Amino acid sequence: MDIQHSELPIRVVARRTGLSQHTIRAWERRYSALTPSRTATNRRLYSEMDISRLKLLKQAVAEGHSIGRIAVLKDADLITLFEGYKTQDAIPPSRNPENIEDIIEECISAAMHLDEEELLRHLEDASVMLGAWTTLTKVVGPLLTRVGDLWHAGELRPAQEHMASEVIRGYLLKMLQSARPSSQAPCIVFATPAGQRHEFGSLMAAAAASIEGWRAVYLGADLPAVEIAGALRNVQARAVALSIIYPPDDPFLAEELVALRKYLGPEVEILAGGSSAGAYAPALNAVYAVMLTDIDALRDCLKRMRSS
Amino acid sequence: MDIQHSELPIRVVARRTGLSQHTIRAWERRYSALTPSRTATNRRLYSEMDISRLKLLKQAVAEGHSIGRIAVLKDADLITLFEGYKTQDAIPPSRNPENIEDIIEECISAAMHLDEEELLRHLEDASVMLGAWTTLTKVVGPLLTRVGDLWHAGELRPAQEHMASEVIRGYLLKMLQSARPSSQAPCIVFATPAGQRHEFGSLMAAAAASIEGWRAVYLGADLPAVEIAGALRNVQARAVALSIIYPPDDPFLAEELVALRKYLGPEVEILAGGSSAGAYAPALNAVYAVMLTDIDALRDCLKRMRSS
DNA sequence: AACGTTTTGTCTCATATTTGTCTAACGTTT
DNA sequence: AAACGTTAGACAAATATGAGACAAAACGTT
Repeated sequence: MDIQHSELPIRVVARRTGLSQHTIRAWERRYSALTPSRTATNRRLYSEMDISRLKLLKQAVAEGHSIGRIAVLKDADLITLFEGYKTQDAIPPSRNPENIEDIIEECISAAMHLDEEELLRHLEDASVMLGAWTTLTKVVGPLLTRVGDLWHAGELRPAQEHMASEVIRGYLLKMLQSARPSSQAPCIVFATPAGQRHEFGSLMAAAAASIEGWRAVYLGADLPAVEIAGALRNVQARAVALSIIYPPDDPFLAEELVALRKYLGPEVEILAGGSSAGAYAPALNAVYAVMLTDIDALRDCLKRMRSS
Repeated sequence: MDIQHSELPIRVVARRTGLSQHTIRAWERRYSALTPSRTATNRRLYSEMDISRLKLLKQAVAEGHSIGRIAVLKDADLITLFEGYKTQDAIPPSRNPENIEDIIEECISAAMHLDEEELLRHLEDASVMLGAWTTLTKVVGPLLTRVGDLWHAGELRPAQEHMASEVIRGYLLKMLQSARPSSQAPCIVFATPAGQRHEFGSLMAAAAASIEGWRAVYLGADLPAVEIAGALRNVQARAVALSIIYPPDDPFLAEELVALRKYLGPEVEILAGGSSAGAYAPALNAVYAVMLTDIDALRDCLKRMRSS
């Protein structure tokens, strides 16, 4: 097994460990926490083992150990800090998919094998290689679509679809929760109106907004207008984004929209996206909602709102 | 056993014991209650034993003993202080129950304010202070119950309940996904049978298993028996844990269980937990399922299976 | 009851260490 | 040229330390 292949630059390591490059270098410089190999031109190259060591160190620090004391410990000793379980883990095999299509196929393949770990790793690798935004729009979105298609076609078993959904949901929630909006970041609420149950569009949009530096409050699915409006007041949000997936002919949705606008007043922007949003264009126009065709439109809209 | 490694700074000790740093230092200075080791730069380093001694002292003080008198006692003598009082209850009170109540209330308050960040912070603080297992069983579980109660009582708006659920779900998924099971860790599948929709019990159980060092495959809710069985074969799991929350009189569930046992063969353990599991006791017995009353029972069961 | 004394948790202050982050100047890669 | 990585050094925030002070409570004596 060639471990050589999986030697990674510091940028990747920072993404995958959640530590800053500064911190990683400081730990090396000050405590000799690890000694990555170097290229001929003196750049650091980290192995998978280095990465898992850094993750261990990070976890130990999170539990209150001081980095200066534990940096000298061997991996095995670090593991014993966490009460003994979790023995050495094998180096995950890492293939390197060339393009985005391949990444998605790798993810599908991981889902087929019910391998949560591998699926998650592909997603994280993607966000290293492509950045958060591209991963979200070009990988996670298409992946969800593809999973749905395969499921409907019967090529993906329900168990596989469920498991993939949960991993992706976890990935998106982590994205959302690890965002650190600055205190004066504008706030936007994401919700799905009453009667609407498909949450992923909304969750992806929320992740997108948090990438864009907004404070995104994600409320999930199936909420009546009163509730959404109450939440907006509560967090003093400047906008609300609704996800409208199906059905295209919900008679109550128009009423809900009117109610929402009434509760919110004219100041707050209502954004609407999702595959069925188009079907409600008249109702949306009636409440001065902005229709978003895709997630890039959301980004533009957020940028515009922010600069105004 | 090199416990010397797991020596913690005073900040952590203060959080875990609930004593202030001032107090801890005063007890050392005035009564030599304990003598933590020091770093080369004179900072205190406390061992786990020191921490439990401090907890004992705190408990003794809470029961009316004066610190100046008991500080000189050895740990063993401290324990005997409580034996006259309540033989059974001697240890549990040291786990500062009022503290945990407070944490939960803080979480509820964060949910009320729709402050995702704060809620997550409290959960993460808790897992530092209490460890993963205690956080799961004593904080997350009760918190979910409490959120449900408040919601039913109308004291928590649906939006607040939704948001809290999503944050907790993210926390649990992260717990699940950041676990690093060793390659030879046994595997267990978590699922909720067809017709059952409440997922949190199952998700918590999965998190618990991953804390215990198992490879936990979480499939989510509402899966038919064929699917669950297929997944088990796919990942070569040794056991499956089903969450049965409601309703207590689903006529199809018994059939599902029989089908599941048929698909799985006799080798695989079927575990069943959840508030309504008791209602299906006959059906569960018929398929040789193990009934788990709570999450501690799950832990015991996992340990037993692992050692066999 | 009134009083001094002791006990005990808390607080402040000056000082020192630890640690994450940042900058500047320079080299490498694309 | 722009993006990325490197070292060295600087900086600030968080964290600890010891000494001392203070006040409330507990206790003992009158």
